[in-house]
Amino acid sequence: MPSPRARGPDPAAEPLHRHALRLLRLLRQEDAGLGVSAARLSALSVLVFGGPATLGALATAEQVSAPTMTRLAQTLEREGLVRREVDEVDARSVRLVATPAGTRLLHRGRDRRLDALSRALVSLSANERTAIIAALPALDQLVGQLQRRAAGARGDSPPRSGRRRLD
Amino acid sequence: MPSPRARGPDPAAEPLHRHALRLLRLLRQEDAGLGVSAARLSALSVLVFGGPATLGALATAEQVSAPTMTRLAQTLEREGLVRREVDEVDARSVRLVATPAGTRLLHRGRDRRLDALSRALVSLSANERTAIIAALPALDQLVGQLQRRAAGARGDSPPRSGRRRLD
DNA sequence: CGATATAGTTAGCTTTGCTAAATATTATCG
DNA sequence: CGATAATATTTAGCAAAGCTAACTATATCG
Repeated sequence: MPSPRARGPDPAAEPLHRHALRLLRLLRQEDAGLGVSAARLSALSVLVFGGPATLGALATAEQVSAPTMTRLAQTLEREGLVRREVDEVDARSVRLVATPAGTRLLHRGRDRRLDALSRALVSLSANERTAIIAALPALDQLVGQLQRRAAGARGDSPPRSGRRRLD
Repeated sequence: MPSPRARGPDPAAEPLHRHALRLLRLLRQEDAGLGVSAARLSALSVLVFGGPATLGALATAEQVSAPTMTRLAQTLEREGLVRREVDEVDARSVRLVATPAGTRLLHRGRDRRLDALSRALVSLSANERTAIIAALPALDQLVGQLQRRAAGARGDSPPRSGRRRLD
């Protein structure tokens, strides 16, 4: 019999984690042949979907060190996917902006992923699709919670105003 | 007005993709300080949760080249997290098996992720939690669909019997 | 048996990751 | 205001992880 007061993790946590892992692992295959490495593609996606960002903010969002992001940005710039501007209020900061070519490339890749995901979605039963759609707002909330806890653990002060957070 | 017959991707695809990305990005932070790189940890997880596998199968599962997986396996072996056996029916094949130490390490890391996820889950409303739990079987189906399509596109023959597929 | 295919490794290169130290700019303190 | 500290990025240098091409060993096929 199960031991009383086992107090393990929430039973929904494990399947949710496992399904999310496998889902992204499979969708990642769609990025092949895009001509940009995973590291650069991921950084570019933050710029395209999150708007311009400084090198430091991008490094934090991507969970890499500052020198690593410096180099990724240099390569992206050389490839014409990103443009850099010096921040007007703080001349130490470098703002990165996705170029039209960068934005197009990223949308191409994203569309491939979403097409693959869509084809799988339409093969589900109506009930299954409904269940997934019904869970989307809850997933959003869940990610928001995790985000706040992670930011809190890092000692960030909550953004009172100013620019929108990246990730 | 929206153009008729736009026929873009399923509207659920984009939020699902976005939430899954952010969820795993945040949970990934929990792996810090585990003392094993992301590449080796991921390969090890396939062995721990999927059972023993050959180098080739592992390379396919992890979407890396054979030489890369050879080297990851050598490092994992040096660290005592994995053990190698020569396949009895095919002497070319190398079977990798997670050691008890490898299994313990991986469970430690996995537990950290699931604990973080659980803490976020319990902060949700009852309705939100219910919605997520109700979507889990559908997510499982969805991933299964993607899996089959990916395997089909690779030209794999469907497994009639024999050992269970890895990923 | 000989040719062909498969599984893994070796060699050698590029990219990505890190820390430590340097540079430039901004903020703070007396 | 000037010295000092803090912040943002870069440079240097190294290790790990990624690749392709070429090699070895074993299986399979005709």
